[in-house]
Amino acid sequence: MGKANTAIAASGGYQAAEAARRHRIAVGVEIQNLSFVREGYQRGLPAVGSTLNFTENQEIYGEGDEAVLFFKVSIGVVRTCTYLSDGRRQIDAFYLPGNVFGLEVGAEHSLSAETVCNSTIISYRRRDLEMLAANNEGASRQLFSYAMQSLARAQQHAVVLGRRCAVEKVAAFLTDWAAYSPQSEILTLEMPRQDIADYLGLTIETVSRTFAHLEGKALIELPTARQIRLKDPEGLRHLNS
Amino acid sequence: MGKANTAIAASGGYQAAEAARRHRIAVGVEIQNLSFVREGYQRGLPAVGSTLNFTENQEIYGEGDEAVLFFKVSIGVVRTCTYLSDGRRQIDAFYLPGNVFGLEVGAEHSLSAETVCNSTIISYRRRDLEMLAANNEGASRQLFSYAMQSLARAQQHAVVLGRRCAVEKVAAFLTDWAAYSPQSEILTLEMPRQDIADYLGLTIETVSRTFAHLEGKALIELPTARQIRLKDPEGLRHLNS
DNA sequence: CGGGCTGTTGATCAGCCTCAATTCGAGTGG
DNA sequence: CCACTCGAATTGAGGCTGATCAACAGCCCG
Repeated sequence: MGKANTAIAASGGYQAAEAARRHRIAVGVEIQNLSFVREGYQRGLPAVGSTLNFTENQEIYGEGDEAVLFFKVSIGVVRTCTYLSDGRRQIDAFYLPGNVFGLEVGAEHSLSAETVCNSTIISYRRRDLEMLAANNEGASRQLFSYAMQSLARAQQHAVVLGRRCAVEKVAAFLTDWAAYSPQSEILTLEMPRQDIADYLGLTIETVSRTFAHLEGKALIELPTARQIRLKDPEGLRHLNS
Repeated sequence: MGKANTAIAASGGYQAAEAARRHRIAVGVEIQNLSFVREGYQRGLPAVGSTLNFTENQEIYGEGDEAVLFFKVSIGVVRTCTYLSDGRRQIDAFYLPGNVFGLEVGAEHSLSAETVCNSTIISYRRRDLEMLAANNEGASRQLFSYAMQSLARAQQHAVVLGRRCAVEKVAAFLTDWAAYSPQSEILTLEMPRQDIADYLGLTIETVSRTFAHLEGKALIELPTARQIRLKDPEGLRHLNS
């Protein structure tokens, strides 16, 4: 994909072009931590482990960019997504601190990655990881485990996209997001409505109306647009069959 | 999931209970061949490599079944899917001869697997593969590669489910399916409309109407319900942005 | 020739989208 | 400190796509 391919993975200038072709967000989230990333880093293996700072809506890499590096979120939130030629966007996942993204098998990144908010990202050299895995049984097992867990998450996402109605989609999103929130007290949504919509295959208006509807049913409360109090988490979970 | 858990993975009785809770089909397809499965098998490593015969709509394993074995399609077509409690179904993928399915990281199968038509399946012991991978760098790399390619496919599927309209969904399905068909001359759909619908997040009626619509536009031709002649493959591909 | 299943076609309905206007909130400058 | 501005979010009205309900046609098999 065009536009901001001068980003990280390609050049050394870690200033991504303004991303934001269109916006929408939601919660998929990578659950995994790759402990060998920490290990390798501490041992100084991937000398690259450099830290990058981004403001919101910056492209980290684009679809089709050479996949030389992969990344770990240190602070902030990152989304990976696909754009159709007419601008429609599907968000694949959100990545929280500790989550790894951008790992590929082929030569290129298959999705784009962008920051949702101000974020600090650590980059690693893919080749270093491959070398580590080649000599380390534990590392290659973790690598496989990481991929399979991502796969499981993608499959669950497909069910939500294909077979659930708007209320169920939003409920699933909130339930997922809550699982990664520090306090189950009040959820802080780091992303705008557009991201939630693009994650769930809806429009911002439908997301907004659904929030209102859930509030009407006393399942949630919206102190502000970005803060959600789950008054009845069990009731929400119940909406997922 | 309940019902037919006496299937393969659990007992030795390779008679799956009638599956068919509801039906629908479509084309996702695993692209990968795991060559170490062949290798291992030829070397006699997984002594299990036993061959199983199924008629159509039989459950191979159910969601939640213990994942002791994994499988490879020898003849026929297999689908993996998720059922919601109210009967809604999302088909995750179709597996063709040579494709491997049912490989897990956790203790249980995360999806159900069922035959689409009469099929011959080869079973392998997961532990054997894990041992092979532990001592064989090439095998563990292939394992990772397999998982990542499945992941890429799942991500593409999510875009179709979340951001494409009915015509585009059906066109995407036909294009995918055509890629795995021997002749690009005439496609033979091995699955009923219900499976296509559940793969694409549509209803059978919409699938049927969309086929009719594409035929009206002279993009395809339907000699029979299960045979499709792609009159304009390029036109179909063009529908995918 | 008569079931039973699969697929097609028609009519109607509803959920979600689209377009549009308004409100809300945060940041800026007077 | 308050008016102003701009983007995000909400809310409303109406339309369209795809779902639902229903009837019918085609086929396979007995």
